[in-house]
Amino acid sequence: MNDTDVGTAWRQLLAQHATIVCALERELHDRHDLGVSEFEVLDRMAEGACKSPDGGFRVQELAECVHLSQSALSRLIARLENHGLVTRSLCQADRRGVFVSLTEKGRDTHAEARPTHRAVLGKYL
Amino acid sequence: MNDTDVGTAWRQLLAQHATIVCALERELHDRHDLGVSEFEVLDRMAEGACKSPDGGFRVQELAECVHLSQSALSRLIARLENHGLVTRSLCQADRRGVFVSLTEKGRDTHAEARPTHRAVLGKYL
DNA sequence: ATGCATTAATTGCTTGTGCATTGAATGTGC
DNA sequence: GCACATTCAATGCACAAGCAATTAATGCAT
Repeated sequence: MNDTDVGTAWRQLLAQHATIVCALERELHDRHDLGVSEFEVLDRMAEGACKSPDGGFRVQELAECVHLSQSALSRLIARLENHGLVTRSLCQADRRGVFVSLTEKGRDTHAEARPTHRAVLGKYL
Repeated sequence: MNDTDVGTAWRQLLAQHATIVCALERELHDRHDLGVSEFEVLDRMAEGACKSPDGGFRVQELAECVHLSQSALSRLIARLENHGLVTRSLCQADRRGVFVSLTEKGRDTHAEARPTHRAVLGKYL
């Protein structure tokens, strides 16, 4: 790729990202009271990615999954917990760590939000 | 595209965006004291896009160019102005509006930063 | 076993962003 | 000519994100 191509490809990527994130943010927030990052985390957990062998989700693994810093994810988990979508429990194998797991409400909320999410993606991809 | 394809395409887009923005942010900030959005605005101005017929750049037009809200761009311009990279001047044709224009220093800074920008893009695109 | 580096997660702080509001200038209808 | 709606940019406010420092637990070397 030459310089110009790289530049235009980057701008296309930026434009597409901005459009979709903006639309997702609006739809998910209005209909399900969720932000994009929040949904992404729920989605990862619902599909079982990033799951530790012992059945829980570690904060740092989730953070890498969704491209957030560990501090951002720590607060995001706290937000989800306050809304009752997720619970934090001690990890007895390594007591520095925390296990995050979906609650029933979390699973339900994700199930409700997923069609909205997919609809927006389908519209723009 | 079916549901799964859309989902994986979206995650690829998110991952690529996160990787590149993160790398750009680091490089541009360390080497040129610029953020990604700041560079994007300078870049648009340097190439002459979004230029009004009367030769200035209006805040709102620039905002659309770089996918930022009008308020975000207002503050971004203020930051650039504080660093001496742009100037704001009254638009006498429509005195609600503001003309933003690159200073010499702004043009120089952009010229220095562009190779860094392109290098990062070339690496990841 | 003790000390030291490492790792996990949280918290303080700063910053950039969006939404809503404001203030000023313009345009429109009567 | 005068009110009223509209538009441009700036500002108050709330919030999410990153960095750095902190706390707690683990691993390792001697």
